[in-house]
Amino acid sequence: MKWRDLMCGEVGPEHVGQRLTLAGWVGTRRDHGGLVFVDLRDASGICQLVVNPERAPNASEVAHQIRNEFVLRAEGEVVRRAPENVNPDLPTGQVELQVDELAIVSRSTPLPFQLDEEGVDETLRLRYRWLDLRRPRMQRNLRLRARLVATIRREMEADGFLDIQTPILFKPTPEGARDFVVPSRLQRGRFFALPQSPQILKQLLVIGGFDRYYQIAICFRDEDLRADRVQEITQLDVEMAFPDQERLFALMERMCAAAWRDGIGAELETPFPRMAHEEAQARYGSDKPDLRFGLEIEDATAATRGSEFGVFANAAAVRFLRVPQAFSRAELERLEAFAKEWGAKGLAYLVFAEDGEVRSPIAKFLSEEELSLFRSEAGSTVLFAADEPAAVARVLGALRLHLGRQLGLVDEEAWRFVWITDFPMFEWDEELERWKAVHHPFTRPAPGSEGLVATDPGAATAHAYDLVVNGIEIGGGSFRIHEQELQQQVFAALQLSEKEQQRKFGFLLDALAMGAPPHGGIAFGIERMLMALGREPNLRDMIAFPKNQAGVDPMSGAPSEVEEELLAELGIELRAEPD
RNA sequence: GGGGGCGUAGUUCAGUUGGUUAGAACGCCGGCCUGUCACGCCGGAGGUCGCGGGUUCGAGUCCCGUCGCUCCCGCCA
Repeated sequence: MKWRDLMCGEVGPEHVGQRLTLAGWVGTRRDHGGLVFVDLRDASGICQLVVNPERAPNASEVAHQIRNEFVLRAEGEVVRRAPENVNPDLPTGQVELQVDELAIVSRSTPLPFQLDEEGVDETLRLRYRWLDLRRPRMQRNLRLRARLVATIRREMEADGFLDIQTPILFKPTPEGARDFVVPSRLQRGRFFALPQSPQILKQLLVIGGFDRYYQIAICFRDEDLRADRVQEITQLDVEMAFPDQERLFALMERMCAAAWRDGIGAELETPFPRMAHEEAQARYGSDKPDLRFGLEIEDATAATRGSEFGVFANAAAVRFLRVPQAFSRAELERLEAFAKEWGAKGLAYLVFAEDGEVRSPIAKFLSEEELSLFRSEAGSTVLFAADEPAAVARVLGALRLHLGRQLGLVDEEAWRFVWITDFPMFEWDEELERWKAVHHPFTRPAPGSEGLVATDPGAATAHAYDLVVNGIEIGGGSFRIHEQELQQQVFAALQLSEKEQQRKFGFLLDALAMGAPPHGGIAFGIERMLMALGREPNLRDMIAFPKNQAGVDPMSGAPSEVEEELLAELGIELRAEPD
């Protein structure tokens, strides 16, 4: 039996007079007692069925029984609608199918939620994901996803990159995020880890002579979740031998331009601008600045060295935001509470009221020189942060984003890409009291910074870069270390003993000693790209079957307990959790 | 690990100062309806107010605890 001749959304005036069979879901039914109208829906769209009891008494009998989300097969004649019955909101609204035969192919119980309802609880959507997936939004998102991956593959292949798969069961890498661990039955008491990224493996592929590698790789990180973070992500992983940064950036810009064109029909301007990490921190208080609006951070550290206001005079950094709004007392209190959540001790301010008056608890401490620096037009507020530079950046960066959104300064139509470059190699981990790699331990120091790794790690710059769009970090990469000795120096700076180096990364060090070419690459988060492309705030909506924030799949119930026999084979014994 | 928000019908929500029988819309069930497209009209069913404890003559409402979801901080080389 033929299920259908055409997709529902494809039926048009050119089919008038033809006999067609359509199949799909009942979107809505409008049962007039005599006439019954059905919006028949499939992946392509909607076509209206009309069942007339005079024309098709049997079909009419069936039509009265149908309910939402039943699957139907309808046979009939495509007819042009009378002018007054045309539905201009429906692409197929000029025609309809006059039904002669109607069959219920599959029934549906009443649904746990309506498909056209907004704001449905996410747990419910995830539990009945097969229904949620029928909604236009998820249809759009997953089609966008498929298109993005297709574009990426096409572009990478065109550039001569080779798709090579790397293992899902690999060695635990305790340097990074928490590993998902898989027990080995054959090697009792030992464990695999799911890869956090194919980082080392892709380096070994290039060392192995595949000088242009890419992969759409699934990566696992057992860390707490967020709206933009899940435990299993997909990334475009890229690595090349004898890398040239200009060449790599250009390739990735072309790939992004193609993805935005194919995905949403947007034309991107290339090349993308670049900004050093330090500048991004200073001007935007972030390493992933949202450039869709101004509201840049300004510096007053030098100007306030001798200030009578002690907080300014003694702070390592004094910076401020000039906000185009004269805030009320209550608003300022809310902003101060916000700033404190981000670690500010307080929030000094100068309000330049509409009437020209200056309202500020600190104005009386400020000299004429200071005031003239801060003076802004009537109807604005200057907000200050004074602290260590990193803390100032964090507070003002958060305030900037908050105010940018609140005051509607963000250009919602814009695509503002920016490469962030010149990251530091290391940052000091207060808790562990040692240096940590900002990017990862295989990142190459920038030319001129090689010597600092051993002598002054905090001053070393990395040959690393991120790609940011509209404040979303969609990609990041680096040039890698290809010399065994330099790699050992970096490990040493991270306080890995030679023994640990050998145990954890001995195979990489061996490889670096056997003709490793210079190499480097980049990785893009597919879901992050999709969030940006689809302007979706929640990464889970870009995934077909995501887990919730607790790491549980509400549909299947995973993760689940396993049979005790299986655990015994693996040599695993469950113990009650200690209090 | 910490902080904010939420939890009332299948769903989305309302519920006053603690007060008598907890409401609406959509969905569902039944009836009527031949040009609707969020069809319309009439009628009906449907509730452990997340769970446990407390205060009170009386708790959806106040207090304590707990669970779940969500957003954020920590964490995420």
